[in-house]
Amino acid sequence: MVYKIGDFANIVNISVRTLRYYDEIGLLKPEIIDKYTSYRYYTDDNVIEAQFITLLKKVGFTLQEIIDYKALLNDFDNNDDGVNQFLLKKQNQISRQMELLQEQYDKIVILRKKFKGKVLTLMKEDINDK
Amino acid sequence: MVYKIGDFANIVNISVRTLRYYDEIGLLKPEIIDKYTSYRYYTDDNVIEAQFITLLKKVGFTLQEIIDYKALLNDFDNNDDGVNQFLLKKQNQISRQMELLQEQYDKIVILRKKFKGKVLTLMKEDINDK
DNA sequence: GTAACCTTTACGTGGCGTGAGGGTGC
DNA sequence: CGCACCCTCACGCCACGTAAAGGTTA
Repeated sequence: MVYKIGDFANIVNISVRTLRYYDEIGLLKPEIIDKYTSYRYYTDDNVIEAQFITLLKKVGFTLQEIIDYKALLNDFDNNDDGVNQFLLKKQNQISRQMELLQEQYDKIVILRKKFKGKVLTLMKEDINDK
Repeated sequence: MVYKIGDFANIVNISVRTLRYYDEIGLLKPEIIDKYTSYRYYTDDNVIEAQFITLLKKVGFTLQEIIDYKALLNDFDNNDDGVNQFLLKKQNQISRQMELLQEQYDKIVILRKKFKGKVLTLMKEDINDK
């Protein structure tokens, strides 16, 4: 089966605009492009690709990282170490982000506690806390 | 004391480019602007303002939210409820972000566990997990 | 005069959304 | 023929970084 971009968009639950963007950056290219009309036609293999991309996005990868990831898979033909390191690196990045968010959360809780109706006083106190 | 933008940048630890941007969007306007040369001159009051902005940024507010926050302070002249709700709303947003990050973390840990050298098999399994 | 500042203008980042203006499939 | 679809620009968002080309200060 081949699908026009609108149908494909519904199947993989990715907007048409996003699919065109993925084509543009080389992340997900339709298997067939009509030379004369420039219409994009997607296949069932493209469906698998799209769903894998969606999975990696949910895990927190950027589009560029997904492109790199795919290159990694092709270059070494199932290079276990490489792939594992790739995932581990992202895991560590997420850990760091969680720490930062926790810091923000703690700070805002403190701010709310200190806040007892003295906004201006509060401002000056907290500024010096750095 | 008045400071030229470069000196002010060092004092408040905000880049010159960022200060010009803050001026542009109306977040932090230098108290004096030379009509002929367009040079920006900052005061000690601006230092306090800048440090308060830095504080709110660390807590996770966007620049637009900080602008809104300042308007809130002016409009109601220390409106306790408004300010508290503002902080609480951001606190809830951060909670939600933490949940999302935790989900990402869990997913990537599972991915790494499942990964035992069968990349392609793994791909197909996980796609169906949604 | 010259070094070290300052100015505006404008393009780049990521991941698309949202039109505008026009061709294509059925 | 009509209507829903498709196409390529191209600007907008956010929070600035990074030049470019030129004026100002000490």
